[in-house]
Amino acid sequence: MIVIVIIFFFYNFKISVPYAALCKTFENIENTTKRIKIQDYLTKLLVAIIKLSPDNLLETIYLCLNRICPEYEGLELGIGETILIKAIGEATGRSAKSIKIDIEKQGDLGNVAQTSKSNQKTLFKPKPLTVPAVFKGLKEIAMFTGNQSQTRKINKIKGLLIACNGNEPKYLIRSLEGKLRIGLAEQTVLMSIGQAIIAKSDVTSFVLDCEAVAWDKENNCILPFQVLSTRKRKNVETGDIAVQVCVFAFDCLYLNGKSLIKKTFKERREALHNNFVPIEGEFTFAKNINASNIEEIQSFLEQSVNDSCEGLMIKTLEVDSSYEPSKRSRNWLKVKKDYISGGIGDSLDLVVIGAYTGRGKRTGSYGGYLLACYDNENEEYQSICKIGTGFSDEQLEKHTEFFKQHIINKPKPYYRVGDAKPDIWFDAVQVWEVKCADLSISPVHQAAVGLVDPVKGISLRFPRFLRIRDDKTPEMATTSEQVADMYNQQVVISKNNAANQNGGVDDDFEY
DNA sequence: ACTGATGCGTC
DNA sequence: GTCGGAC
DNA sequence: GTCCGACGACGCATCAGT
Repeated sequence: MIVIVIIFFFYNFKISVPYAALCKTFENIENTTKRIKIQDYLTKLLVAIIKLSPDNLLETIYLCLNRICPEYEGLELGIGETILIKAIGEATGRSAKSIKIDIEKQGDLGNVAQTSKSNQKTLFKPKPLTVPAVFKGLKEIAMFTGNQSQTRKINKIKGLLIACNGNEPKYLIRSLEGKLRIGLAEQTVLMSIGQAIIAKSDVTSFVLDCEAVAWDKENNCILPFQVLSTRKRKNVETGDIAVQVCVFAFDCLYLNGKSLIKKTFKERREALHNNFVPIEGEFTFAKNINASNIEEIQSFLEQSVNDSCEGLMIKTLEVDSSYEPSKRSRNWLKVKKDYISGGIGDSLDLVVIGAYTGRGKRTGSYGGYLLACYDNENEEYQSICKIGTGFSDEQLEKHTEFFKQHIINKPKPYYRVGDAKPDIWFDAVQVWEVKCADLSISPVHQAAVGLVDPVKGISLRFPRFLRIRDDKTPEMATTSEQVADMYNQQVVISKNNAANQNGGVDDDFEY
C-alpha cells in the first residue's frame, strides 16, 4: 500500500506534461475544421492531464487560450513580430531580412520558425520541453521589464526555441505571437473543460458571466466607463487602488461541474441567484426585468443609461426580430442608446492606392488595402483608412489579381498618406464603395487635412468593403470637402444630443 | 526628458 | 468593432 | 445560429535611442 501511495505521489508530482503532447493536440486540431473533432481532441488531452498530472491543467488551459494569467492580472508578453524575428534569427542563424521574405511567402511566423529550425542541423537532441517549462518561460518573458528587457526577452525566446523538437517551434512562436491559428478559441476550450470535468465529475466549480464596472462607494453608483479605463494596470498595490470595481453577474454557465449553457436563461438566472450571495459594492447581480413589449424595454433602457450603464442585454428570442442591430454570442443582443438615436452607417466612394500582404488564411493575397479620398484643391489623393473586411474570399482573389497589374514602384507625388505606408503601391485606377460607422480625427490618415484640424486628417471607424464602383473614375471619388462635411455633421448631432441630456428632462424618444 | 516605435486592449 | 466561411 | 480568424481606428503604456 505504502508503495502505491508513494508511486502515486511521485507520479503526480514528477510527471510534467510534455510540450510535445500539447503540440501534437494542436496539430490534430489544426488539421481539421470540424468543431466537434476539435473539441474532442482537446477534451481527450485534458482528461489525460486531469488523471496524470492535474497540477499542469491550468498551465495547459492557459496555453490553449494563449494567455499567461487571469485577465484581471493584466500581465502581457510585451513582444511582437519584430522581437520574434530577431529571436528566430539568432536561434537559427538567419538574417532578419530573409525571415521577413519568408513571412511574405508563408504568411505565418510560426511556420517560418518551423522551417528555419528544421533546415538547421542540430548536433544533439535537446532535453524535451514540458508544458510547465514553456508556461514558466512565457511568464518570465512577460515579467521582464525595464532596461534591456527586450534583449532579455529575446534571449529567453531563443533558449526556448533551441530546446524545441518536432513541430514545437511552430506553436511556440504562435503562442508568443498571441495567435494559435488552429481554429481553437475560448468557446471551444470552455466546452472542453466542461466536458473533461464532467468526465471527472466530483469537482465543485462554477463559471459566471460578469462585467466589472467602476464603482463609487460613497454614492453607491456606477462611474462612467472612462473612469474604469483610467485604472492603473500594472504593479498595483492594494493601498493605492483609487477606483473601486464592482462585479455584476448576469449569467451562470457552469455550476458544480455541470454545464448550464444548454438550459434556458431563466433556469440559468435562477441558478445564479440561488447559489450566490451579493456583497455590497463588490459583487452583485445585474439588474434585470422580464419585459413583454418594446415600451418596457425602452423605459428600462432609459433607466439603465441614466444609471451610467452602457445599455441592456436582451435575449434574442424575446424581442422583435426586426430590432437586431448587432448579434452577440450566446443568443444575446446588446442594445445601446446610440443605436436607438440613429447610428446610420455612412457610405463613401474611395480610391485604392496600396495594399498590405495577407497573413494566415490570406497568405498569397493582399490582406488589406489602403484607401484614399480625392482632394480637388491640391489635386491629390489623401489616405483615409485601411480596409480588410467586407469582401468574400473570391472577391479577395479577384482584387489581388486585378491590382497586381497596377503595381507601381513608388507612391505618386500626389499621394498624401501620412504614416499609413502600404507594402505595395498602386496606380489610382479603381473606386470602392465603403461603409463605416463613424468618422474620426486621425493621428495617421490625411483625408481632409486642414479642413477640420490643421494637421490631422480624418479616418473611418469600422470600415468595410461594399462593392466596386466601375461607374466612377478615381477623380469622381468622395472628396475631402465631402469627408469634412460628413465629419462636421456628426459633431453637430452629438452636440445636440448632449444638449438634450443636459436639459435633464426625459422627453419622449423620437426615433 | 523627450520622441518614435511597438505592443496591446477596446470598440 | 465588421465581415465571410465552415460547420 | 455558432464559432473562428481575417481585417479596421485609436489611445495608452513601455522601451530604445537620443
